[in-house]
Amino acid sequence: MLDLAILGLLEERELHGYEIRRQLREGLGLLANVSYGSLYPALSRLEAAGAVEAVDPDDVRSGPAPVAPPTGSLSGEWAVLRARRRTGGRGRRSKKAYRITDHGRLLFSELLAGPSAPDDARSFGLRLAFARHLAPQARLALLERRRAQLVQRLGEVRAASAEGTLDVYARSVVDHTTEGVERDIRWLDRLIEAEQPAVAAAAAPAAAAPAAAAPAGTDE
Amino acid sequence: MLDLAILGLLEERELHGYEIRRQLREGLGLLANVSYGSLYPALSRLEAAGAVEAVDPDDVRSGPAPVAPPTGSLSGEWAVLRARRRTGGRGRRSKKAYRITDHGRLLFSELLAGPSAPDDARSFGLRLAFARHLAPQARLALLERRRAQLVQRLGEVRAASAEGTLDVYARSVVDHTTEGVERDIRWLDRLIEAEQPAVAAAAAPAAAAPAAAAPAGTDE
DNA sequence: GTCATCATGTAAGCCGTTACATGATTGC
DNA sequence: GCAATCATGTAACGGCTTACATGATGAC
Repeated sequence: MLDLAILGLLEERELHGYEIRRQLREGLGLLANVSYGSLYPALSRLEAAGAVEAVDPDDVRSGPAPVAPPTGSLSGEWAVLRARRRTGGRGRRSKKAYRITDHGRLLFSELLAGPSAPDDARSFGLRLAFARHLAPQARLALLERRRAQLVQRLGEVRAASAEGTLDVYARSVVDHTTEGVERDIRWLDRLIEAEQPAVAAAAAPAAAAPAAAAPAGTDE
Repeated sequence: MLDLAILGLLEERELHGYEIRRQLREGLGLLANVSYGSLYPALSRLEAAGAVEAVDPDDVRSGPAPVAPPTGSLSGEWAVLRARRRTGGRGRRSKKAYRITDHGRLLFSELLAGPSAPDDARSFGLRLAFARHLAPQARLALLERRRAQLVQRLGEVRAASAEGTLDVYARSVVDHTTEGVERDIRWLDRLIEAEQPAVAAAAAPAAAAPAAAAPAGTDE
């Protein structure tokens, strides 16, 4: 889930770890409080997997990959890093910005479209926040999958509510939860409805489009 | 959190692991999907800590603790268990019911009153569901602590919303989240208001109580 | 020169999961 | 007897947290 968030943010622009955390806590409220203890290892993992690459934060927008060839040895990499810092006299920060790679973009779209934990609202919220990177049908599928989950959950929580042996407090919790789920479903219904034009446009690309829908093309 | 849920359920009545899971998934919708892989170890831990004790599920309501003295050896315990199963001819199930102990009740109230993860809605929901076991002031404190958290979160998410650089989908997520938090705060306000009589009654026990409040006494 | 902040990282641990293994009870 | 369900457990692992350690930069 963190990987998804990181890649999503890096789709926008290059960032270093510290800023990624800022974006996460301030940009969208979701996934606030990600700790460095999970963020930096995640970045390392993604870099090792070739999904992101470190770029020099000072001359951003240089060539595709001016990095030194990997030595394979950890201490070697360390030395390279320290050397790079020292080179250039001054101006070098300790910052280490990351840029997403083509492979990273592929990974991102897989994560975005892939199955989410059935339980987690955050996971869905995150995907939806990046939904502009999805094709219209995939977006619709995401929304409807979530809706189905919520409907099922509503059934369960309603059954619980019917049990009857709850005191005031437990009842209040159950009722509030139920209403929350219903509210979420209504929200999804609105979103699903709003998707219809885009899906229709994608289905009939040659037909005369009434221009009511935003272009929402193939998205990259 | 699991410990809290288990102890809370065992405050009601003796249960074995399998049924605890049922209660969790059906009773209150919260904490559904707890897996056995965490449930049984949790029960073992609680038993080792003396918070719960195993009772014979067939003759429930026997003496306080008719268990055999512990041998200290694991395989020994195993043998005892198997022997117990075999004894009595038939009727012995493989079930292993648990009963909460005095120490367990103490632990429960500590967990219930203690600090919760600042983030987690589930943690709060669980506590509130068991709030009848709290003294009126503690209950109020729980509600107001949660309210303060939500107010803070609302501020953060509002700030995020004001940023402005969000596309339709991210915006929808942020707005929906914001409304959800506002809704939660209103809910808490209602609950807090509903607590006033009980707190007043607890504060002035000798005064003429107008009987509008439920007894909600010192609760054990 | 020192303090706050920015910035990166490691280590240990918590809390839960999935997958697996096993056995008892009940209905047919 | 055999299958479905009830019931208990173990092993391996995943993801994230807290706490700690370190260093660079900029303001005063």
